[in-house]
Amino acid sequence: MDITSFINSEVGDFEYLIDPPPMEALRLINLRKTSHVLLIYGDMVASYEGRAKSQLEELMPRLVISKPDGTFMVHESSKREPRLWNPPPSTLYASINLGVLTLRSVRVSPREVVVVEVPVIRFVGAMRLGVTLNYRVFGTEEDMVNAIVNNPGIVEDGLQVIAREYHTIVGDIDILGRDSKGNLVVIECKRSQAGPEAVNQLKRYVEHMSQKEGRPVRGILVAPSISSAAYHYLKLYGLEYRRVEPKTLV
Amino acid sequence: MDITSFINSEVGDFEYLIDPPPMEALRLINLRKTSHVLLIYGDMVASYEGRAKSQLEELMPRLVISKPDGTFMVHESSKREPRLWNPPPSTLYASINLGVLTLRSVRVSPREVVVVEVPVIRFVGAMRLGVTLNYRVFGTEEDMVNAIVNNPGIVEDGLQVIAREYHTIVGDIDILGRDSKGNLVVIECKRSQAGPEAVNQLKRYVEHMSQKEGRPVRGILVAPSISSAAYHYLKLYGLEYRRVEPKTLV
DNA sequence: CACTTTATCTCGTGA
DNA sequence: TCACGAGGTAAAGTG
Repeated sequence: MDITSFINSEVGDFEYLIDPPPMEALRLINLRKTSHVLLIYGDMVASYEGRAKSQLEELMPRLVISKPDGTFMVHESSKREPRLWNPPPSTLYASINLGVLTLRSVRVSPREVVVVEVPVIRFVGAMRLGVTLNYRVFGTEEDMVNAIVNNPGIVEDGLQVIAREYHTIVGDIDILGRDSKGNLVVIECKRSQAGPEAVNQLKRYVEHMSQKEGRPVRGILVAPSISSAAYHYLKLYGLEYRRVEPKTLV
Repeated sequence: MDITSFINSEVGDFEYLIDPPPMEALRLINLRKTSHVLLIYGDMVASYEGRAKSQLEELMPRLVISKPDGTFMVHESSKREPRLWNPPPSTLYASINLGVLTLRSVRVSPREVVVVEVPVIRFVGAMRLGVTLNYRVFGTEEDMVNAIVNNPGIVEDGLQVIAREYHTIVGDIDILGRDSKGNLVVIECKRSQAGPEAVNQLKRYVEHMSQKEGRPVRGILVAPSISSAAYHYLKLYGLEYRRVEPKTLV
């Protein structure tokens, strides 16, 4: 049987089916699932079981997106996040059960399974997409750390950087330095507003380092802003805050 | 001009265009952007500027998904995450510049803009999707807390629960209890493996409560597993770990 | 492989 | 509205 007989487009980068019978949908899905991004639109129910468990019991129009790397998502009408999903690498198994197109996405570790049943198939599309190489985001925390390492004066005059990503048992310190008076300084950077969690992180590093050194160690939280509760908490433990906008550094 | 003249399907839940001229794509997009999920497939370049900044300069096939709540995503061939996006609520503005379909997604606060130019439009689809109400995930941290409140023996014989979500200046304590010897006990639950951050969180609560009480307070970390470094750190501060699988509780 | 952290995190909740 | 923390977080980087 020639697949072109029922696929309403040229075989290649883009093929699609409108209101296809389940068998035709299945054929296109199995033909392209490892090379193309698949879109499946129709009325469906779905379930997930793995690290947690949930169900979409009500039959309604949803959109399935399957990528060749195993990404599998069930999208609804709102939210950036899919309602159900499996992250890559997962494997898609499509079949027809009692006349109903059934999609099973299986992730091995941890074991997670998403099952979608599509009694009404409105549209199936298979399209080849690209991947951007050497992708780069500007204004990350790493950019902040780099800027400070290159120019420690941003934080404080006379500051010398000893190490970055300094590993300890309690976690990794963004920047370890020494001030003009010879005190060890722990610096924690945040690219957006700092909260109690960030203060706690800094406190943990400072406690650890001062115990190790046997003498007081300064801690400086570097961020564009800080919540008032976090600021209170910071001051309570004798830590310091230095305001830095990540975007002014790039 | 009648839109049905160039839309290859009935007006309603699903409309689509194959290799449309930019003007026709624009018409469908503007007609349905506030009510339908839009899919736009073609060769495109894109850029993002807001909290950070990035660009997709290379022209290649990508997939745009726009939802009526303002969600806007640019997907590529791999990964669960979109390469570029704006979360809801954002607003989509479509136009034609020098014959090229241009999509601008604008978020107001914080100000963020995603711009996509689509010189080659292969497919535009507009589909109505549903939203699951009363959606529920089983096996969350909240479920663990509930199970322990209902049956404190899971953690320790003789444990009595005093409060849940006990509010303090340093954060909310999952469960506050008292052991059979009358000691105050702070319990922190994690639904997945506990790391240094979880230990630190517990330590913070215990320190706070013992200061407030004026006498020692026990701290128990409840999780399905704990990293070895975190376990060391936990023991160092006299805290305790109790293994509990979240799935055995539901 | 396990572990750790960042993220344009997103999302819900509660003050 | 803002702050805070959970998430089936995902994804990247390191030992």
